[in-house]
Amino acid sequence: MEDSIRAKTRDIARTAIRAELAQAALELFRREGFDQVTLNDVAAAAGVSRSTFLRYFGSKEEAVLGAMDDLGAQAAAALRARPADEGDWTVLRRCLDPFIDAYRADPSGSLAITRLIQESPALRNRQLEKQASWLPALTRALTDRSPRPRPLVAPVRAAAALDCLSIAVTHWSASNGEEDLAALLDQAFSAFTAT
Amino acid sequence: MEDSIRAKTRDIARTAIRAELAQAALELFRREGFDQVTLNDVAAAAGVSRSTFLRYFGSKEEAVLGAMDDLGAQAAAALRARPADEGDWTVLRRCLDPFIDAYRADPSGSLAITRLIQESPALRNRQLEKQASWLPALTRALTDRSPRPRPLVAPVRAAAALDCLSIAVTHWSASNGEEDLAALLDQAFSAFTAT
DNA sequence: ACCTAGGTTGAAACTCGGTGTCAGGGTAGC
DNA sequence: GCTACCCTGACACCGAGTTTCAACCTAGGT
Repeated sequence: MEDSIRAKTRDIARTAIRAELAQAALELFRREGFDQVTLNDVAAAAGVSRSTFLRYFGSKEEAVLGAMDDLGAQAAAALRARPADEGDWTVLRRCLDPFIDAYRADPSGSLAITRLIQESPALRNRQLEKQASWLPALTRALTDRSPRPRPLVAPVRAAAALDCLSIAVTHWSASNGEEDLAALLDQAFSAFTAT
Repeated sequence: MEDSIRAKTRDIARTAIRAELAQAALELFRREGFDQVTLNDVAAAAGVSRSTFLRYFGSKEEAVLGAMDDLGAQAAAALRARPADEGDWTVLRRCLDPFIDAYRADPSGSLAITRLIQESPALRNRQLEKQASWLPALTRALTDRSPRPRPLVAPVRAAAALDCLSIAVTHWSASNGEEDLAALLDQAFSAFTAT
């Protein structure tokens, strides 16, 4: 707070480097496969040492999934921003719009990353872990909307919403990105609202 | 099939050893914490070499989670055994009964294992992975019941059902096993059937 | 009783991901 | 120019998991 000028310029530089490293890592992963590439390989390709790479991304997987951290927080914020009279499913569906936007902003890049994730068990698992880590915040945000919440309902619905996202994305990727992700997500949510 | 006598006695011996190793591993994990125990430790405690331990369980986590593999298959089988006129949510709820039974068969042991899993990130993630691996079979079984299934609905509902299980178990463990797991699971499912 | 084949075991070497430490170097503020 | 800070790379280290190999046991056939 006090020394904000220096701190901020540092942060800007850091995120720029992060993006550059992630870019180099992604290219290598897509070319040779995530599991085939070692930390040494990716560090060398990015022009830094293994230590430095691991300082920017705590793990190999984080170079691929790091961009999603922000989206989880965005979703929770979006959830809290919804009008108070909306039903849970509507709120949950809408709070996933940041994801839709992110995929729409770069469809081919998103498709490549999605494929990468689906093809590597390690990445798939980290993805699961990451989504699970979003649940507490979503659950809290959802609970705070309800005057007298029933205990297990909010966490279950939040988890189910994220399942919809995963499954919609999976099908979207299976269609080579040709189907509309928002429509798929709506279809997925219809599992709860229709018979 | 043809040389079944030898093969079967071998299998019986193997599963017996597996159970013994798992028992020893569990005790050690509970005493010292999963992450603190190395493969060498657990192998020594079980009286075998590290190689042998890893031959019985492909990973450290599998010594804790191995018993659940069976339950996933049981759930899919139970799902297929339900009458054709039951609704999806009823079918899914009922196909989780094998889990309830397993927890009821040994509440204190189940509680200890559940705590172990919740306290170790590595175990939590493997658990997520395992549950995700059950989804295809459940989805197929559910799809096969429907004459004209809508594409994304079955996988979403199957995933949501497993979420109910996880969340119910979490709350059950938070109550020190005092609340009734079946009732908690019903409550969780009510997130889909009630408003 | 010998011998052979299958299967199990433990030892050891190896790869790789991830952590921690440390010394050197660049840079901004004094 | 000096100092304090931070970034970097080198290195050592640990633990998980894979692979290879030699020793061994055991059952079956001769």
